[in-house]
Amino acid sequence: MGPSERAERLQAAGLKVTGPRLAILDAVERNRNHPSAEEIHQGLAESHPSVSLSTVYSTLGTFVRAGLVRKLSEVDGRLRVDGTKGAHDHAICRMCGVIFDIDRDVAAAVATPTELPGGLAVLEVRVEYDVVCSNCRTTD
Amino acid sequence: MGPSERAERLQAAGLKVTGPRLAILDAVERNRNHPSAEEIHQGLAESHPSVSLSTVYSTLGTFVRAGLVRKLSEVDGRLRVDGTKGAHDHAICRMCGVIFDIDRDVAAAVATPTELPGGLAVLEVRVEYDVVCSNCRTTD
DNA sequence: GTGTATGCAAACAGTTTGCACAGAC
DNA sequence: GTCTGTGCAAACTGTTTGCATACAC
Repeated sequence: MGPSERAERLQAAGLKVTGPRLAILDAVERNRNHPSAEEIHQGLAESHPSVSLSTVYSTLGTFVRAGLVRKLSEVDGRLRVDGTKGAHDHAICRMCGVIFDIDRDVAAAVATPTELPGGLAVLEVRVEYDVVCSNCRTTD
Repeated sequence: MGPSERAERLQAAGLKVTGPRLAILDAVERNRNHPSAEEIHQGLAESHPSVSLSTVYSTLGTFVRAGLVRKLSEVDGRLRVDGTKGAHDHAICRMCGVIFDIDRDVAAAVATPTELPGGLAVLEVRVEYDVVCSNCRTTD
């Protein structure tokens, strides 16, 4: 994905195109490991050392609101972000905390109702798997 | 549920029976609203004013480790706890943040695999629904 | 009597906020 | 030129930790 394409996507979302925003969007989409704000900030340290952590936070908030990235609330309570497009679920290793993407078709037959008892209108269904990954199982 | 029954359950879990533990277990199981540590602490303010917030935290950790209560990681990043027995899922209202219990049988056909691609051994499957509750929908 | 649980206060981590400056449009 | 985005520092919230005392067993 070229940088100009990213700029267009920012504009399409009604956002101003700035250096920090391009860099953060790039970092989020390139990092498949559901990075935290701190991890994104550190990842930018060499290429864009002047981008501050608070800019990372506010920009991530902007991106989430604009629908450019997904916010994960799982595990350790830290803000974690997912730049992967398309519906998929997450498996979290209870030992090491690593988060794996799980293709929903592969794993579970999840019926996605549009309404739940009590008049709850369903916007989205999230499925999370608590797992032990192969690495943690063997090094047990 | 009588207090002596709670004491027995603590003993069965290998835990010492103390006043704070009985009070906190009572508060968690009586409060159907997935209380946070702070909410539990405030709920104890009249009946057990001497129980400190750090005791609530450490006791909740003990209970979670002993399997007496479930820990929820959803929403606002705060520790939230669920004393309801039996497998069930959660719906979180995106507007007001209230968490609803959802009987799994009612809502979704979730196949629960014991293993996922990549050698992930599944311990537990959690389903979360992002919803808008009827209250927030009408007062829109 | 021994060992764990408790309470208090201080430390800590992650996130948010206020404000002055810089940059996109 | 205007209005929003940015960087810095300080504030804030929720949680954890260290240590001396109290209590369950």
